[in-house]
Amino acid sequence: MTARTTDTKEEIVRIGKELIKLYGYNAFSYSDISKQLNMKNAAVHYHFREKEDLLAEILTSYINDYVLLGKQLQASKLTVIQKLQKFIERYSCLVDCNSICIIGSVASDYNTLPESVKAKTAGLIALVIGMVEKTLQEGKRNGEFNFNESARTQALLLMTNLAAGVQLARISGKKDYEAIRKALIRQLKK
Amino acid sequence: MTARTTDTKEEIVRIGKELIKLYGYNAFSYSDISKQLNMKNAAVHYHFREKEDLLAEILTSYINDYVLLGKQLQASKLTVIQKLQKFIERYSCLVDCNSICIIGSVASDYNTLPESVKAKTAGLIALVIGMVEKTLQEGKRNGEFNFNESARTQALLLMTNLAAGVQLARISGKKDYEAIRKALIRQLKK
DNA sequence: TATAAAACTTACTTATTAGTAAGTAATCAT
DNA sequence: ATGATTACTTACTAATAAGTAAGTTTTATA
Repeated sequence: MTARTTDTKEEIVRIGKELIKLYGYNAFSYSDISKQLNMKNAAVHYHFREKEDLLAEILTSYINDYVLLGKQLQASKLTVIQKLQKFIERYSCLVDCNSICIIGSVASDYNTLPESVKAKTAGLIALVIGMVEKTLQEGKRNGEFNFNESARTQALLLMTNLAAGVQLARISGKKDYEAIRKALIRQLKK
Repeated sequence: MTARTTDTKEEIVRIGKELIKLYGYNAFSYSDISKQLNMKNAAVHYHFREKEDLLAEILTSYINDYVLLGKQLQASKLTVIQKLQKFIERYSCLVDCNSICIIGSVASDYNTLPESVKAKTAGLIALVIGMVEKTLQEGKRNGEFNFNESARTQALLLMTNLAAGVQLARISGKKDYEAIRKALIRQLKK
């Protein structure tokens, strides 16, 4: 594999990841990607024959990202609260670049996604919720967190606050997102 | 205004409201609507010249729906908890028909919406959050609810739980949504 | 009942999109 | 050096979408 090929293919995925968070799967085109790379439409089709192939790769890339993040946090000496904050930080970045999270993006477009990727979509979401659940569980065990719901339910509450929080922030501003973020941390510590 | 016209125009809005919650604004077409009415494409354009005109009407219709709901709840003799449950009930219905809420739909598509409707979108969301906020405030005053955040923040938490809850439910099933719904009520009562 | 307005249909244009087939230029392996 | 592979471009096709103009039917009204 030549260096150039690898770069282009990776660039396509990188741009695709940006566009799906900015506009959603149905609202970006191969042309949007190829223009950013000063290439033609067909160049993108060379690397990913159908758009759903690109979507599958985007999802795989996010899965790898989150697996990596999980390992990094596990290997770190951060407190559980700090680990959770690292996770939440990602959502704060999304707000700053006018984007929503991949989970909210594919969830809100779910009924129009190609069948071939629906299982992978579910896998990504299960992975992320599972990560949060384990983090909350760990925090409860060592006394950093205090909550009454099951860790699973508490993870769902947190994830939905964040996912819809960044969606709302695009419309009503970052203040609302910040209020949500701060309340989340406060409530877990109590 | 003839009876027939009114019916068709109302039907277009009704179907548009269904489609925007099922697929999102960019993923339904005038053709989808006209087929359901056994009419031609152009018939929809007769009633709403551009698609953004229809979107504006859809948003107006939702605003009216929520204003009406607010009045009905205010006029009722329900407890505040029951009023809130009436509101939450709407989200449970969405899950059952595989849809997401209008707020999540337009928020996740916000960057691709026509400029002409963005203000109205923000207005709808402000209206709904404001309604929830006032309901929570009322419940706190009369002792039905107990929470530490501001009513505004608590309303944001509740709304994001619901909005993203129905999005997740399409993928991971109704169980997760139900866990969220029950936890919401529990936490407010504590 | 004539007429005007309302509610359409027919038939079209323009734009965009996903996707493909064939060709070219560069690079790699033998 | 040569042949094969890689990474594209050129130049399409087919489908779908938004939107329009002109004509037709239906309905209401004077």
